Amino acid sequence: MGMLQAKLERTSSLDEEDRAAIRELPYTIRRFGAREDIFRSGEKPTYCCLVLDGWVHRYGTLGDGARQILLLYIPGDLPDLQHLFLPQLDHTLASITASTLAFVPHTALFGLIGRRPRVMAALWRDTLIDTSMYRERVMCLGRRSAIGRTAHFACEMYLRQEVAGLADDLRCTIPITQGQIADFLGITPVHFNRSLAVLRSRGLIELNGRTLSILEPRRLMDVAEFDATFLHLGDDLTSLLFSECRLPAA
Amino acid sequence: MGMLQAKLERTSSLDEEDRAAIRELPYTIRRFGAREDIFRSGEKPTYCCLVLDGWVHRYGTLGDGARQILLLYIPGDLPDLQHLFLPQLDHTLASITASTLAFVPHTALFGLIGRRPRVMAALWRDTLIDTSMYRERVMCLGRRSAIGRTAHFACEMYLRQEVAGLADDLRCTIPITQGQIADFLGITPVHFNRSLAVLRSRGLIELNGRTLSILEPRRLMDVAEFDATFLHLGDDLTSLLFSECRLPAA
DNA sequence: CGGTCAATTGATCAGTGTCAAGGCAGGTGG
DNA sequence: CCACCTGCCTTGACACTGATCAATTGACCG
Repeated sequence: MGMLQAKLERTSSLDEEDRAAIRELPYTIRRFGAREDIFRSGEKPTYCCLVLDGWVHRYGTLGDGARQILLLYIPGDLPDLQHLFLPQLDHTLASITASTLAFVPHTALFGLIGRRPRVMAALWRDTLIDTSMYRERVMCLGRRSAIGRTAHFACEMYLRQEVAGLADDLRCTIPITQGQIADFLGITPVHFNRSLAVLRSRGLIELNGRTLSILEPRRLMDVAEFDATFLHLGDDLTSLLFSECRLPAA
Repeated sequence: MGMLQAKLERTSSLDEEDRAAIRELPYTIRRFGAREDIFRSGEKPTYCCLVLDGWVHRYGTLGDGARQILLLYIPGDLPDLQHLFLPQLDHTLASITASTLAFVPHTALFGLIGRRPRVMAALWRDTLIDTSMYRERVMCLGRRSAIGRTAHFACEMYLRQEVAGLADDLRCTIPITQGQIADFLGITPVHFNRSLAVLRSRGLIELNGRTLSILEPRRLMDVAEFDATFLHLGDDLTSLLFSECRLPAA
């Protein structure tokens, strides 16, 4: 559970006892293949999971079969923490790539929440950052063009992975297909591919196989109208990691 | 604060001491005209507000001036409860119609959360229902057509108001302009008007002035692919109030 | 009685979806 | 080691949803 501690400390502050209590949480490890359901819509799980490895997603489907990926989760994320207090899943949680997850019983988390107010705040806060990410999805889907969404996706997934220590140097892994990305962005695979081609031809990004390279971060962020505050990383991180540090001046 | 107690008891259970503690919360009443900002993006409020009267919304804007309403709040809702643990607003909270709000200091809520675990759970749960509503927004904006969004809007706003005791008999008030609804649905006002015309011509709904009438609930819900579980009202309410009770059999 | 804002309708245009075909890469079996 | 297969990516042609621009009507209000 060191990963959980690290995750929470990225956005909240804990003391030594909090850390110890988190590290002592009981858990079970389970591995999933690609595209396996973890919890299905309507279930009432009694465990929360932590992504240790792989990408996980929550998705919904409409009658005509249209799929919408609601949120993508990368290692360190807690995809179903909310079901501590919202028992019934309203959508399905599934792996995208082969994944490893740690399952922590709700009972243990309730105990922790009762005993350690700071941990309660950190966990609550984590669920609220999730909410904030949904708000950003709404902005994307409601008002951004396909090209804007594509650029925003590149910024977001790179930054999230960099913060999690999984990426560096404006390069990262996007271990999912273009069709899945399109399901996330609310467009068709064909159109995603074309939007990508535009950004590529403008020299902003490159996506080869499963690796994404950001070639022109400043201009990419402009196209995306990317503002990282929705990740609530704290003022320091946000500006340092991405916008200021290694970017050519605007 | 009786309204807060009632709101929380719609989705969570409380005991008598919980209720008393909620009713004793300190608060200040403030009135707003139409379209006044309550908290602006970037602010760090020290009060949470409860909508007593009027409609309130949270919205974002992109560079080209495109507005997206993220969520609409009706009397009884807690639009900024999340800022207890997510200090910085990432969007603006504003009234739509003239509104009356009660402001409760964060300090009082922290005290309540520390002393009354059941109230903590109820409040946390309320923020999670917000999240669930955002997920439904994502499904709407990502995969529903303009007509589907329009139908979904009618179902959602009627049901929420009925549950809050503000509507009945398949008729309710929608006290906002078509332009504002369009900003919520991620389409243009002209196109919303046309979608509305389609639903009207099919005899599903009527929108005259500020009153919405649902003429064919069953068929409207089909068009909307409306599933109320995202409101997490508890099994009883959801099915009773809207789908079963007074609807002609499918 | 005019003025302003919202609702409505028409005409045209742009962005995105759909259908279809071809190419490329990685995996599997002979 | 090669041949095939299967997904995925890419590109083209065309259709359609929703956006834009513009004008008219209607309601409320000073």
